[in-house]
Amino acid sequence: MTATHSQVRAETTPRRARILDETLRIVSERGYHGFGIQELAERCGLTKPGLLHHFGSKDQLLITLLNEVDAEQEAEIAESFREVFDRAATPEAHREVFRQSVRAIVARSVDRPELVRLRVVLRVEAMNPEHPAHRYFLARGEATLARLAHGAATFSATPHSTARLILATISGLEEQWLRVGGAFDLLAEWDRALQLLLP
Amino acid sequence: MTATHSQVRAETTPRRARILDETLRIVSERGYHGFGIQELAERCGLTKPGLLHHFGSKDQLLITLLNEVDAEQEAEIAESFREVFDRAATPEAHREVFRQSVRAIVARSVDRPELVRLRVVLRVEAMNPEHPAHRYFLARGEATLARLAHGAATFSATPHSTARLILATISGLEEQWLRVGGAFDLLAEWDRALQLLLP
Amino acid sequence: MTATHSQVRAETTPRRARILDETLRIVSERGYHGFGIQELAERCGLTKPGLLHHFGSKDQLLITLLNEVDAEQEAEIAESFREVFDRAATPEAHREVFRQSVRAIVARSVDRPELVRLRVVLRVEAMNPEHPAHRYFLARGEATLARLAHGAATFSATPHSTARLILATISGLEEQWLRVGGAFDLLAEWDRALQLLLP
Amino acid sequence: MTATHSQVRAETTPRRARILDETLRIVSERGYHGFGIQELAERCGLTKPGLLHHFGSKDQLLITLLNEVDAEQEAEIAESFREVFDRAATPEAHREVFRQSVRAIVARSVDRPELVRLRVVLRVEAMNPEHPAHRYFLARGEATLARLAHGAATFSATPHSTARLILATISGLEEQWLRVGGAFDLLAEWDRALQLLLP
DNA sequence: AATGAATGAGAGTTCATTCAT
DNA sequence: TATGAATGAACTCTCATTCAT
Repeated sequence: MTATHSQVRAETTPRRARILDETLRIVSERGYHGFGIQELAERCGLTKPGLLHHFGSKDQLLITLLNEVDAEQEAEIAESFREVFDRAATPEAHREVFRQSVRAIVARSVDRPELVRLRVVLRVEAMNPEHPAHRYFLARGEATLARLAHGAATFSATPHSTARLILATISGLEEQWLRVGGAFDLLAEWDRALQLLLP
Repeated sequence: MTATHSQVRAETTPRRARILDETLRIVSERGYHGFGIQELAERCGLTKPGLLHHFGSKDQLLITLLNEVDAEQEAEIAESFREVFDRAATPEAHREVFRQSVRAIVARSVDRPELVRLRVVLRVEAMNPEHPAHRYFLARGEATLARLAHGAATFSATPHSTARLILATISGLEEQWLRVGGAFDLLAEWDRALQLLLP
Repeated sequence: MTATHSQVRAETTPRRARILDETLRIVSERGYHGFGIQELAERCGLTKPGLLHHFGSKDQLLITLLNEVDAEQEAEIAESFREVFDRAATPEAHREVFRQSVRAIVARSVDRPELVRLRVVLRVEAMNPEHPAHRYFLARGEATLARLAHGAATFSATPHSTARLILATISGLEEQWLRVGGAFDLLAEWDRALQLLLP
Repeated sequence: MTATHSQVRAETTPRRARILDETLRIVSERGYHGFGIQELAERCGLTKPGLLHHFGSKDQLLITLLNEVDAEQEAEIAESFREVFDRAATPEAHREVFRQSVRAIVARSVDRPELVRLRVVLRVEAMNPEHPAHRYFLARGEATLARLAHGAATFSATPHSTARLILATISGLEEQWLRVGGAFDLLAEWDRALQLLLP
């Protein structure tokens, strides 16, 4: 994966990309309620109306960002996840593939701490039903859980519970990892966890 | 544990207690940046300056709340934790006591979803270094980790990592549990997790 | 009626009275959509939030003004109207009393051009259903019409139509009178009109 | 009078006509200060600069609309007014012709409530000297008054006053008629008024 | 212990308009 | 003929806080 100058999807005008980039940064640092479009606009080198010209409103800017990030990341992951699965035959093979896939997710996080932070920060902030990203994360959480449960169905007697546990542990570790500024080896800890959760 | 009329410590005037109570509620719903002292004051039946008279500033109100919650809860847990430990002799006994203690923490959460929500919401929001509770949660996280690692030292070869993993899983499960509005049995899931994490 | 320093009701704090006074002035000049609370605040010698502190919102300010003006004026008129009526016995007497009462209304207008202008400007602007004073003027218009029709019931075969015609002529004359800056004698024109409308 | 697809003059490009049509609608609903060219542009299916390209500015758009409406309507009325007059000989005939002409004006209004609304709304809004249509309505008001006074000169001892009274009553009735959404028979009321005003 | 009054700063959003394309 | 981009100014309103009472 070659590092591009932009964290987010490139199929937009450079101005839009720049704005989305700065938005990703500032939202992941301070949350949706923690920043103003004034400051964001300044960081992008334009005025408030100039910024809103591209996205209409602060809310729209946020969900646009979320969708762009998804389009880049989620799809990518989901693909590699499903492809590999179809080649596995036995439950043991399935379990191994599952383990590798879920490890890949975390490995990817290590390379993109800002995306991790965006997700962690917004996911919690959006627990408030009035938050503009509330529905997004509710839907996304369910979808992710369902996909993981589906992947675990062949080798786990309680796939739903297994999926939930794995998701919980990943997000818990990621949160800790962010809080201490990456002071421990996230991937190593997750490997250790996997040995326990998927023996 | 006798149920009191207030979620928070009772050693204050009723007015203060009422304010702290409403603050707990509103902060756990919307985070620190997501609410205004205007609305909080209205919920408490007084005016903005009337409210600030008691706590000086919004920041001070928050850290006071945090300390009160700690004083009530944290101490309580820490006590029961330490007491039991001193009576265990062998590593196996330690592990069992450890397991029970850590289970008690989660059991307590089930009874107090609002406190859980307060912790989860603020812990993530406070990852921003400029957040008024940033230092609080940094220190608290380290302390909790250290205490758990200490408890696991007798039976685990990697007590620090074990503690981190347990903490991560608990917080991850709690977050999911809150997001879906308590739609699954948190304690049951945690029991299942414990069997894997501390076999 | 002695002229006071304020056009509006005096049962408020001087600050409030001052604000309502300036609001009356600016609204009657430019309508509700034609001014900003910024400029209004400056005219009152305070800041925007300082102004809103007293009335909550621009909408509330307007309807408060309307109610205050009503309380001062409407009631007053209505009283003198009803009193006189009870003393009239025959239809001819009724008609005469009616003529005098309706003349008094116009006479009052001559003394208070700003109130007239306020009413004329807002009444038309508020024809838009989304205008904050829409319901106010709809209700007021019906009430005034009903009251006049009631007053004309004893001597007119078509009291409703008579009332409508009188109201229309008054408001039409007032509007002309305002447009030309009081360049003709409103009361004289109205007297002439009365001779035709109520021979 | 054949019904055309457009309320306003047809000697322009269809785009211009469409814009003027929507402008007539939106201005008559909300007044000049009450609408934005943003929304107007959307209603016309083009962008803000696209709209301003045709008229230069919001002010220019308004006065253009006013002139187009005049060109279509005013002239038309004025013609029929003057023609008929020249054929009347005696004062009695004059009075009758005058009565019919002025009745025709109101009859025309009944067929075009939107034009009535435009006139009523703007005429009042434009009482403010800084309003872009201020001078237009000042001039127009005087011209209309003069024309009517001229028409009444042969049979009325106070033609100016008679003209003013008729104008006032018409505009007052029209305003009421608009406010209640055409809930009464405007022409019938005006016939009744005419019997009183021009016996 | 609590209030009403007021503030400077900033919130997000809309305003009419300009300019290069 | 129309657009996308951008702007300065203004919009209503909320922010946490201060101060005299």
